[in-house]
Amino acid sequence: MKSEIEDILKRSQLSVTDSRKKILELFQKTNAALAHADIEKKTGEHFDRVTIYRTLQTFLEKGIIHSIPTADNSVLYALCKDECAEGHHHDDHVHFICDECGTTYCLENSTIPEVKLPKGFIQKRADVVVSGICEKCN
Amino acid sequence: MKSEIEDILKRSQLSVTDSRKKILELFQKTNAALAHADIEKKTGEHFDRVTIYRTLQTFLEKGIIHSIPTADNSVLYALCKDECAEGHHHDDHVHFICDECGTTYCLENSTIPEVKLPKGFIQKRADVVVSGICEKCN
DNA sequence: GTAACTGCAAAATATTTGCATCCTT
DNA sequence: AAGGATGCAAATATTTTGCAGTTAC
Repeated sequence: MKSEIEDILKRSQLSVTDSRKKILELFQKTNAALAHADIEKKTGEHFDRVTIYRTLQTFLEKGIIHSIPTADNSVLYALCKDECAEGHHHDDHVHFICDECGTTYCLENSTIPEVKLPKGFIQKRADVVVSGICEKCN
Repeated sequence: MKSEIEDILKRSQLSVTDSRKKILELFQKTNAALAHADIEKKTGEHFDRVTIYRTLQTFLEKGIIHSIPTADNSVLYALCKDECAEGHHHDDHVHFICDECGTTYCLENSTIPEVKLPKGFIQKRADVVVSGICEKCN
């Protein structure tokens, strides 16, 4: 538990600090995508806005979290799985946003299907965001 | 040309004003997705920031444009095709962002493939954003 | 003429930066 | 002890709101 969180930080050569631990812990507990505001409210403790910005930025760079494109263009972040490495990023799972409760899930088991592109276009990455009703609200 | 733009506005019961015409014209000419800042710069004339915000908002509500989720969470808008109606929106095409030139395309002919979801999840809409190299930069 | 639209000013939010202090290693 | 991380203050940037003047119909 606690050691897993510290492992993630150490693996990324980051010092283990309170805010980083608590924010990572929140991501793990929630198991859903979070916005900056969510993190500010739900960590239990109060961390400075700026610290949260910087922590998220650092996590992004280290490939610990990834950002999720949303239809309403708000900024969401979610934990990456182990395959994610600094630099190139394997974010090949589907994101699901519930219209009812607003929760955003990473559906690790739904892989992104092939998309046929016009000729001349070369695909490097693909993001899929599905919206609808989640299992809880169903 | 000019009359087509006015038609779009009239069909949506909007008054035909200079800013609306010029912004629509820009979308038509560009044939790609635009950010707020692009519109501010490229309309030729100077329109107030606020006017642009409100115009985009209005166009969104009327289904004239749609917003595009991007990986870096910036806000992009693009013209909708005719099927788009106020309220429910048929945004079932693939978006493509070129890593080289940054242009965002709506690939009207690439339809969104089926995604298998875990049970309990019901799909209403899906957005697919592919990134890579576009035909021009290839 | 009336309702809708625009532009300006200003408020409210969101994000970034600089720096002194504190914490991790 | 040294380098990195945090928190505060403040600078920027972004988006929203109110209102008076203007324009479309």
